[in-house]
Amino acid sequence: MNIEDLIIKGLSAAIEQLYGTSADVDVKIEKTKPIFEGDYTFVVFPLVRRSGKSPEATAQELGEVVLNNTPEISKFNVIKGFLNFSIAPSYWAEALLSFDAQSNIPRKNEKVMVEYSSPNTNKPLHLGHIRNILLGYSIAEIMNAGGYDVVKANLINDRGIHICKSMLAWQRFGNGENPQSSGLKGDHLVGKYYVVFENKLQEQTADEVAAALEGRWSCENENIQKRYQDAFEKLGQAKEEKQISKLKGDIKDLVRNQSELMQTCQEMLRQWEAKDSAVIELWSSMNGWVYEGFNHTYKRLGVDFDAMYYESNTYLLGKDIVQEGLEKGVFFQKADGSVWIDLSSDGLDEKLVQRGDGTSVYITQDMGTADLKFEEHGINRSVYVVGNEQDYHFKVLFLIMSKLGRSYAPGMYHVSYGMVDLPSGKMKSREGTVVDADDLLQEMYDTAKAKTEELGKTEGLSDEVLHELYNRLSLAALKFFILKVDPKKRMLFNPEESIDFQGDTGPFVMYTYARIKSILRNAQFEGCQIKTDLVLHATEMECIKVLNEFKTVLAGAAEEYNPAAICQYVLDLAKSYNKVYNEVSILKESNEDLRNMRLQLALQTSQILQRALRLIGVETVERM
RNA sequence: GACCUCGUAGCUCAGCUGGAUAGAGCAACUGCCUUCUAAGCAGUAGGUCACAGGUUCGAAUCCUGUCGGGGUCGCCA
Repeated sequence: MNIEDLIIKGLSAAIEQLYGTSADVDVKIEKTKPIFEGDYTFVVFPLVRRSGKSPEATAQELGEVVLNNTPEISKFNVIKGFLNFSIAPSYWAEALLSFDAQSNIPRKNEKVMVEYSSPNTNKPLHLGHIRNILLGYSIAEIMNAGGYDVVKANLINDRGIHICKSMLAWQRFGNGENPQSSGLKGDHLVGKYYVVFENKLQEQTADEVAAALEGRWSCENENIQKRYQDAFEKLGQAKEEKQISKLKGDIKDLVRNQSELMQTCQEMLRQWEAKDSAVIELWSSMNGWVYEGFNHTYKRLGVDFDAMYYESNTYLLGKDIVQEGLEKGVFFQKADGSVWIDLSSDGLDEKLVQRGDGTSVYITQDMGTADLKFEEHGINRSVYVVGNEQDYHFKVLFLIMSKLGRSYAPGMYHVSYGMVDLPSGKMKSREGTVVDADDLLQEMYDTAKAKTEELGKTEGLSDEVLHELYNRLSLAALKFFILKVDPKKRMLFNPEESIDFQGDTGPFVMYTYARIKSILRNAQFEGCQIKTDLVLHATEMECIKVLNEFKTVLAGAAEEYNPAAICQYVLDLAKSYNKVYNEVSILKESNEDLRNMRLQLALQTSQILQRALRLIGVETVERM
């Protein structure tokens, strides 16, 4: 039992002894703030009504009972309603002796799927994807360490109009270019043609769009013509800038969708769905290039997947669920044949689940895929790592599955993370302000190399080892930077300043680890028995305290889907050990018992650092 | 317009299931390498926790409102 539990147990017993029962009291303690004397604090204010005494008197009598029944506590003090316990110095050596950095949280016998990355195959990955990928991977690792069986899944959006855009542009303007001939990474090559398409579309429709915005545009399709006129009329009345730009955008899209280029693109999608062999062939070969590119980036980031889903296989799923929903009366059909769900009683709107022509929308597929995931993998929980702009979508999806009576519905969870901003504002692929994932990784690598060479501490290391070092350093810096902020919050990434190797960073923690390993190497220490009647330095006691918090932090991070908690912890531990490092000498210690104790602390700390870093995808090095 | 979300030091972020004098890192300034790796440690300076009310013994934390940033409300995914 760890020390916090011991104190809580002692407190509960004391409360029961003094005031009858502790059942209705939430007994929790916190670490005493450094400015006060003590290790752990209990706040007695909630108990004063029960005791009928002043906060001071209540704390005093409680403290006396706990002191008597808990040998690990050496003394206590009372300040106002705060009861501060001091742990007996002799306890810490024992705690270190019984501490096992390798021990695991018991398995929970619960299977969780974590879906992350889920890219489109028409563009290369960028910084936004990186946040998603790092979060997903880390959450999966944390949950696994937290006792869950985890399936990492990737649902690839490999079909649809956006894919056809790249295909059509390549067909028309590509001159047979391929990754080999161009030297471009597959996903970048396909992305290039996506941009070509957008540019050509803009060129070819510029005049028409301009005319349309002045009211001089017409379309043979009555439906479209009507929508255009509506929009144009509204534009004339609109006053707010936001509304005006939205309406202009609507009109632009309307016009562009009628262009030859877009019509051909639509036709291509229809041919794809009809399994036209030429289209399918082009599609497979271009997607192949993209997968090759993605896999390269995934590998470089050090992430992997256990299950792959492809939308080309799943896009028809969910239609039977639409039928089921109609039969159950959960959905209803409108006159045009479209199918909806009315969620107004849940504070939401009506939501379309199938188009009038019987084709699927996004959520139709997601309903089908939800069933598929639970059936295929026998999971208890399904976690979706997806940006917060889709909050509404998942709210609706989960509500629908619950209304359809899916027993798994309570196990669906959306890890909703914020966008990554640049100093210039939001990343926009159209304006070329995205930070490309591969470019970023390369820059990081170069920076890590330059920084390391500048410090000049790596003499005698082989090129191979050095390459691995630069790689790990750069990834540590990037991963730590991204994962240390609360996933829910939007974050700012400044390419010039964000990636540091000093301070609260991944390399800082790696450095702490490497220094410890250096000591252990020199001492040729691999663990031993230690005596428990030693006098520890205050920094050592503090460090052991932090070591003991690991499992609590891990369990919390798993329940909250929060890698940032691990980052924060790993920083605490590294800082705490660095203080020990500066305060006490190990190799020069002549007292063998003390020396062994310190080596043991070093060993345990290094193991926890390594374990914790792995949870956020950071690999350690022996030297740096 | 409706709903969701964020606002903490010059900058990037912790703290938010209510507890004491709000913490780190970066940037600035001062010390510490003949002593286990100075990618480190110790220190100085820097705050109306957006604003206004409320609940409470106690509010950065909970509630309401205002202001500001972002998002969603597509037969896009």
